[in-house]
Amino acid sequence: MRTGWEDIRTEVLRRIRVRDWPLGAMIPTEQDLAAEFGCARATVNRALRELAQSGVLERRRKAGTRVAALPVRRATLEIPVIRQEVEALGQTHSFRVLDQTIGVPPVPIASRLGLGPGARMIYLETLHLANGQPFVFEMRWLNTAVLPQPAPDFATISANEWLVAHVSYATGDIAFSAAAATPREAAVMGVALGAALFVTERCTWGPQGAITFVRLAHAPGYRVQTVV
Amino acid sequence: MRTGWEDIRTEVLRRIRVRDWPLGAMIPTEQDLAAEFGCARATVNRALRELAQSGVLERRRKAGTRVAALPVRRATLEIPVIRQEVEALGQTHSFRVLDQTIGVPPVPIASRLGLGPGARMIYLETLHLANGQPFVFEMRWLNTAVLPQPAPDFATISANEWLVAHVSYATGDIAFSAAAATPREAAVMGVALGAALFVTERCTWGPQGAITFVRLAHAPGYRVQTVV
DNA sequence: TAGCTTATTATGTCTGCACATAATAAAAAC
DNA sequence: GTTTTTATTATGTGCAGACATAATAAGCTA
Repeated sequence: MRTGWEDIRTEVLRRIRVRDWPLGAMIPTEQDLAAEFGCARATVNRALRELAQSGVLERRRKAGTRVAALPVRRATLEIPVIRQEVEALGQTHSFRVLDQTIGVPPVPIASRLGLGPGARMIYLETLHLANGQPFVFEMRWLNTAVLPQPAPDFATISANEWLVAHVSYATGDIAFSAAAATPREAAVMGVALGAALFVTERCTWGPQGAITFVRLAHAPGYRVQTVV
Repeated sequence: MRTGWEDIRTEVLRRIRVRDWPLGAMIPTEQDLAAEFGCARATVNRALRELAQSGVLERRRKAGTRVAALPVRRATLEIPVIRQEVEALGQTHSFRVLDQTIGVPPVPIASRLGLGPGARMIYLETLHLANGQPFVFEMRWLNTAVLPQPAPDFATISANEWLVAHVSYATGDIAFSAAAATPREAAVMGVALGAALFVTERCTWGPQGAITFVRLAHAPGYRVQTVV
């Protein structure tokens, strides 16, 4: 049985856990470890690189490698398309477009997307249902300037999926928070005014600039969980 | 200027964005790409491996590499220690232990940690303050069976940090949700009853079993954001 | 002593080659 | 025609060597 990079990763992790190598301490160089494990430096490198990426180690050229002093945990979340999310629960997904207009977005949203204050965008309000029950209330601003033409009928295909299929692979950031249900949200989703809703906000940029801002207000009981 | 693996990753991503390589389509083999870019196969491999890890590509031996059909976005969050989080905002962190007892945890918590119904645990209630204002209300159950002895005075050092420094590097899962403030939370944090709070729940396991369950109720306005 | 320049060194990355592994396609056996 | 066996092939991982890069330490100068 050879020692692969995963074995080395495991062994390094073990030594850290057992405090063979305490928090904040330097660990041997790649060369030394390679000699100890009887493998190439590249193999050790692969193992240590992965550990650094997950926040367990801190590496700097010439300075060497040390065990992270205050290990910042890194968690990975999966953000699926809403339809998939509903269907994964064994329920049926449907949606209704409640509003579709063209107008100027609120300043905070425009500035977050890096757009001027006069930019005109499509505003879209969609209610997603799971087995007919309100699941997510979606408020979306779309940048007409960068959308592929022709734009579809959003009553037929969810903006969510159309974007994934036609704009695709853009960068973006996601933020999670909690908010009290506004009167509109309460009415649309059938919850009490002020109910605690889980809110997801996403900004998406493509090669040509900001594409969309979306705010999702999830029905009570919604949870986001890390992948194990 | 040489072509490094990051250049290749960028170029591959570009081709996917531009739909040179459509969603779900196969892309050339590592060998072909290496020939095209004029580099070693290992370099291409490094680039494609990273893209597969972030969910953009799907790879299978012999079958080849394809662009993910339903791009499940993967986002990475950083979960720092609370003190770090407060100090990163330029504020001063302090905390008060409100309760410390020994008892049997509620069944849902015990079962989530994989413990029997009779397990005795330390229960700890801590209020974290930022510049003297309530920041997080922490409810924590600690498994006495696996804690390193001696346990410290949790009024002096936050359980959060002591665990990181003394138990360290365990696996765990994290869940986010929104909840209405309970009477106790409302009183402790000085918010209205039923206010929308952002809730983080974490289970942590070590080599010898479940270590701790913690529920953090964050003050209104709290956001979790992905690292860009 | 302070400030600048010059080794030194650990990690970062690349190359070219090799073999392992898993999944598919083709061939053979029934 | 169906099942089993045997290539074939793309990715996964390994090795040894090389050079690049960045940060530190040592040495030198003013």
